[in-house]
Amino acid sequence: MSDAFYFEPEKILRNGLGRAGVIHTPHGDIKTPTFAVVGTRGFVRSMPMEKLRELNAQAMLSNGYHLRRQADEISTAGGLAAWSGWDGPTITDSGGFQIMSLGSGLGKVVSMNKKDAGTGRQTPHEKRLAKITEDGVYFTDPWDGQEEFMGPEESMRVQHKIGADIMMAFDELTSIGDSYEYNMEAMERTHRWAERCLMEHKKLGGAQALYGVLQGGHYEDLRRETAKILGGMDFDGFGLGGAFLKEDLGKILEWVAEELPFAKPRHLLGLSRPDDIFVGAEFGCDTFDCVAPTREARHGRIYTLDGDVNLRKGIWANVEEPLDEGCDCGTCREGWTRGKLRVLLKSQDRDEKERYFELASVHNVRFIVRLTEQMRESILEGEFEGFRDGFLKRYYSSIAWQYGRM
RNA sequence: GUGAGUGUAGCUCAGUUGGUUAGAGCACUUGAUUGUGGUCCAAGAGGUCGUGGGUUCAAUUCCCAUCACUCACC
Repeated sequence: MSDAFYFEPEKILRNGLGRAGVIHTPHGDIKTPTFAVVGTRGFVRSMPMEKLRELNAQAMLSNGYHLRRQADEISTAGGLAAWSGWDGPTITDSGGFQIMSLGSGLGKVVSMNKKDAGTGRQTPHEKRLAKITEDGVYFTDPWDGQEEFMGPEESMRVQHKIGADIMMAFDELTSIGDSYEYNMEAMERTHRWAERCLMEHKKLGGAQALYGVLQGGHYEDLRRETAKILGGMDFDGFGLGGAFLKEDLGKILEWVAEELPFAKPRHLLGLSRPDDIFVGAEFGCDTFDCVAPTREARHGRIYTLDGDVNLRKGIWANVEEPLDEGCDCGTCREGWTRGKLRVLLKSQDRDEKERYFELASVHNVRFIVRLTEQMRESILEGEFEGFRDGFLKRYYSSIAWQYGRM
């Protein structure tokens, strides 16, 4: 769409699909692969902006759904970068996913666990709070009960006002338990919505890039078809969406990588577990985002090279060991130990808990950002597979779950 | 010293007109968390109901004594 935005592959893996590169945006370069931090409402939960810069985050992903009512304010302020204080590259999600999540009765829509595939943890379509039509989605805001509508055009207008460097097309995601027929229906609707997003985007103009979002469930023909069709449209890049079973992720990403235009960037939506990111990078995903590093940090889970530790567990009381030996995050450099951080986690004092949230979030986000930095280096140096195998073996060996199996 | 009140889970307390395995919140333990409305969600463990007697088929509950604490008054 714009000369200000383009992807420059630097080094390609032996499989011809994975790569390291640079995404050039109006607000700076994104060296890939990388993890984009999630700042849904324009800031990362529990994390001051200076901490975010300090841990070397390269891009922030916000959400068109959550910011829809502030879009004018953001526009007036000069766009998301100026408004949020994060002056680097920014991404917005369309809001489609969030509306569908509400539509599931606030239940689980995205899961990588087979046992969630049944109807038990999913709200039947007819009972959902969001009603999907050809025009778009009618939904009820669960907080104030207001009835609203969002379709491709509405999402584009909101995202244009927010003004992130990269926008996502309005898509309809499906759940693991959805049938082949429903997946096809949703995918075809997503294609029609994609065309409308592109039209509205052209009408609105500007220097923002727009990614088309792929659905298709775990069905090879649907995934390849949507990759071909959306890949043939005038998008600047692609978002890879949907609910993935862990065991299917690699296959699905390989199928779409074989069909999509190589020289356009791809964002894997919503994943950040080390094994998932390695699989993503192997099959051509350039950017990632996920709420897990910060959410899990708040819930006590701390990432380490030897697997995660849960600071809620009593065994960490008074243990004066570093969170993760050799970690370069701000929290570890300040000398916080598992025992000392646990005291804040367990504290009933509001300020101490907030302090814990920040310290733990800094650590986990830095852990994932650093992992993608090292992944990039390994690709550039032609040592991706070795780095991957070594990292995953160490990370998962001390835990019951093994690489490739959950 | 006198009068009154309170003793039930680690903590704060419900409850029982006497009746199966005595509850809640918090804390604790374990699990969960993947395109975030923040202290979330799920499960679990934990009690000789202050102590000793009495009445009763049956007492945490009623009665007596006793201990501890609290308050008030001398």
